[in-house]
Amino acid sequence: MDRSSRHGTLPASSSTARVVDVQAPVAIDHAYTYRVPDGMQVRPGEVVTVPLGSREVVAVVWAENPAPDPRLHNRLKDISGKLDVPPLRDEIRTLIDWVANYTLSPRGMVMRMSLRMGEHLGPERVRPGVRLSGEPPRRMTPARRRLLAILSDGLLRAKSDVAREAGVSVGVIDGLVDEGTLTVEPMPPPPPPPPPDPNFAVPDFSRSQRAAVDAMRTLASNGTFHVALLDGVTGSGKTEVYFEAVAETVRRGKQALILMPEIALTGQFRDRFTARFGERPLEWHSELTPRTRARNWAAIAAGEAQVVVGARSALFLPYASLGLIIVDEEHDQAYKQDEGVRYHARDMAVVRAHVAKIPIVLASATPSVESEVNARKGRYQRIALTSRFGGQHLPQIELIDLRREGPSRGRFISPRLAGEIGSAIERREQALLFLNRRGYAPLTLCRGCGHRFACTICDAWLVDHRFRERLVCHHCGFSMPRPHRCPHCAAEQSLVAVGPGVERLQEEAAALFPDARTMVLSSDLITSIETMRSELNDIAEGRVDIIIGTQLVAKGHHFPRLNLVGVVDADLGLGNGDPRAAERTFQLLNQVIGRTGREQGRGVGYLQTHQPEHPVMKALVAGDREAFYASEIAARERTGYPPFGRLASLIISAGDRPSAESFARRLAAVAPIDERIQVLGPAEAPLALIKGRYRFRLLVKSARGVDLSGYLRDWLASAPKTKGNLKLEVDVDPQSFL
DNA sequence: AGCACGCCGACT
DNA sequence: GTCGGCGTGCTC
Repeated sequence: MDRSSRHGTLPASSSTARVVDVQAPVAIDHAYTYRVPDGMQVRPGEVVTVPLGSREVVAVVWAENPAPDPRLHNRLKDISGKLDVPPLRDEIRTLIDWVANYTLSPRGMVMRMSLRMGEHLGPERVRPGVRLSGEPPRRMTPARRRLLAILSDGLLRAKSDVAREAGVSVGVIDGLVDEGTLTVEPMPPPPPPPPPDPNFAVPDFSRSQRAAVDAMRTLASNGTFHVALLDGVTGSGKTEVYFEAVAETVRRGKQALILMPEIALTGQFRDRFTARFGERPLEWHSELTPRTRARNWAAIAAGEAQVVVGARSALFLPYASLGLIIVDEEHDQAYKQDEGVRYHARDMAVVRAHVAKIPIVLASATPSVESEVNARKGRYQRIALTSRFGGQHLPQIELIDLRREGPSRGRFISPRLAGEIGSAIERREQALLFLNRRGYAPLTLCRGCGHRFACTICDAWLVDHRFRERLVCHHCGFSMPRPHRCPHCAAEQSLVAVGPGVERLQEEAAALFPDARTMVLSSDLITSIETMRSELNDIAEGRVDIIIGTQLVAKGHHFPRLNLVGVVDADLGLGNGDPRAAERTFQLLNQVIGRTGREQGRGVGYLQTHQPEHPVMKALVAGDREAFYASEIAARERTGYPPFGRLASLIISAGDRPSAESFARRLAAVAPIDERIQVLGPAEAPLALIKGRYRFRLLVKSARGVDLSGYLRDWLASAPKTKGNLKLEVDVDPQSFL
């Protein structure tokens, strides 16, 4: 029985026991070796539990190991058990290896994203059900009467459902069970939701959509690696067009994944999906309950989920037979994960499609410069939708030159914009005021002594949030009650709000239009995806006249009654030295203005700006996308920025400035020499102090086609070790330069 | 990532 | 005297 394998000292046992490499989901980037107990069948990809240090973790068998390191011979532990889930396929293990290598993240941390199934795998909890089975009770009460009326057909119903439906507590049910009137039986497990029906409601496509629809169906039915850029102006019916690729994939019995920026996973999308396919898609995002998460994970791994709609993390799920990936709003920066494993979900989606040999569709009205260049060079197939569905016109855009026709001091809505909003409301149309700034005012200052309220642990002003009655740091979350006197000179009534935020705009709009109903949409006022769904519904049904929103409103929502957008500060975000500033501003303003004129009338956008000559403003007014891309692409090519060169950033941070700076210098000093690569810096990061940490940055710039990850790996291998609270973070292909 | 182990400051 | 802070190193 006991073949002394547990002690591992007899040569016979250690040489005959089968041994495999197992990757644990921790910050380790190589597999550990474990023995396979007698009678256990495992192969690479199998999900197992293993002892690791003092705990048990879920891990994945990565490879056979015919020749384990002899130095480990008496330290090997046994695999504890196998999980009853399908093994991770070669496809996803290859993806995990690829992403770990590319982002310089420990492989275990990448793999962990695939194993996010929570602790609730196991069998479904049985719900108790009740059914009418005996004589009526001796004493009848109104509560009992309501309950029995519902159960009078003798069918089995979930206990909690009946109680809710009858408006009684479960105590009433228990009482009747004790009397023998009702019996308790386990509910049979709920049937899995029916799959989406690819033929449920195929829309009548317009002539201009037809070619794109055909291209979608063709690429989905070819089923080989192929990248298409679905380039369609807002309102052109992009979603319905790519649904045809999804439908074709479902017909072929394969799974389709639709990636979206998290915040765009709205009820509106769900409704459109249901209208097309008759069923809801399976969802994957950060707000799933643990139970739903586990259930959805299992359905995806078993291939029961045919269509998955998810935020970026859905890319790493272990699909049983993925046949298509759609990346909606592919230009959106929310696809970049900026902590932990720093990856760009759009780019890694292309990698996954390549590994899995399947088609991928990148969809956007304002493609990223990277994708645009790929389409121009023919690396991606461009599928264009150039006109709005249903003959709607694209919005007309006008500039309001704040230098000549700006509002009075302390006001932010120019007279011309106010006039236009007034007429829109009279016509019973909605207006949207867009300002990408949360809170009431970005700065509070004392008129007496000039004191400015700043965060003590970040390089930032405290933002006045009047709904919450607090001053808040947007970088670390620090907040304090709004003071009523200056802490520096003790003057009363001397504090003034400087600059606008959405809350202040609402105040101004309410003063200008006292009868209008206003609503602020801002991420800090939204507690969950569900509350946002209901607020968007209020807007769609016309219970709001003026919407005041941050960039939240730009993302994929459909406002049927909106015909006017006023961009309060179109220049915001242009002047911060970020190489992508122009691209972002162009995309954001285009998207926001694209919310208008979707159903009736012609949308109009007003851009309040101090720089009417800026190429972004000129391109927007002229409706000349080409001009924008042409100038931006030329600028990137000239400066060697992506996609014509590659970037990585190394952020060094520490609790004190000198140690961060000296480490950064020592790191730069040991950078390997390579004539294709430039190391710039160290320089103080644009936000030099965040959460009490001082930050320095090195920027690595290379030619296109250089193995930047390999270069960085070699460099870091020879770098001084980080000690104490000093931290070095590597970001390959950074999107943000803060 | 977790977790244990270790070495220095204030308290049931 | 110990509780506990986090800095350091390891997990087959």
